[in-house]
Amino acid sequence: MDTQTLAFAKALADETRQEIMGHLCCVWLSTSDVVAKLEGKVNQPTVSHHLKKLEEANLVLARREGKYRYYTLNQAVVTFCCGQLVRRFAPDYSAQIIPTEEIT
Amino acid sequence: MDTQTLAFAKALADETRQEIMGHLCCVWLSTSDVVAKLEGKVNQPTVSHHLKKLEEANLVLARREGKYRYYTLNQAVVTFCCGQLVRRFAPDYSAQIIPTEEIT
DNA sequence: CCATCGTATCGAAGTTTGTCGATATGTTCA
DNA sequence: TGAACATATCGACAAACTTCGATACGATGG
Repeated sequence: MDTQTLAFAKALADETRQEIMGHLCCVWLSTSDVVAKLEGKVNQPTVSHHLKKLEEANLVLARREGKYRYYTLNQAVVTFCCGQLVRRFAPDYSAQIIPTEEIT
Repeated sequence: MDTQTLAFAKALADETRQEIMGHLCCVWLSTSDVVAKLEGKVNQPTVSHHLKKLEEANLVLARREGKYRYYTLNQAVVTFCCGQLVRRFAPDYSAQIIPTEEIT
């Protein structure tokens, strides 16, 4: 059983987390930036909790800068896991969709 | 917020369900067939429960034949949802991976 | 060194979810 | 109609998860 795609799916299986992922797509945001983006939907400890889960699933990259901690979405892992899912659960479509070349 | 990809992720977020999906890939199996494939890992009511969840998430197709009910994995939905995920959460890779033509 | 600010962790409450045994529903066949 | 079989539903229980307030940790600047 592929443990990485299971972790990937579990990380995705929460609406707040998907919202956070959307905000972290293509940009680096600090924890408090994310809290602000969510506009009061959840509090800071909850955001930290979700960021930790995303980090454990390898779905975000993190970096410290002074007292801030910046996060961004790890698009390579998203791509890899989605590829795995298609190969396992949609092999009839796999050839149409997944490039044969390595993803860089 | 894309409600279908959230339902997709939630359906994937369980190991037993992923195992069932693997067994339903490319073949039609009855409920009891799936129970047998899982080799005592879970009981029949649990399998029925998971099949219902998969059906609600549109991840399986179902058909009745006599007293049996046959299920198979819906590869088109898997493909579509993975495509959505890549477009939303890996736009930098999206062009490399998702074909511009319609998926048939 | 101390106050401040951003972030992480802790403990608790409430909800959701997976699993089971028991049972109901539905289909076939004699 | 009734017995046998496949499947679905119900009720209960335990485990996992989300969320929160309170608090601890860590870095900065005076």
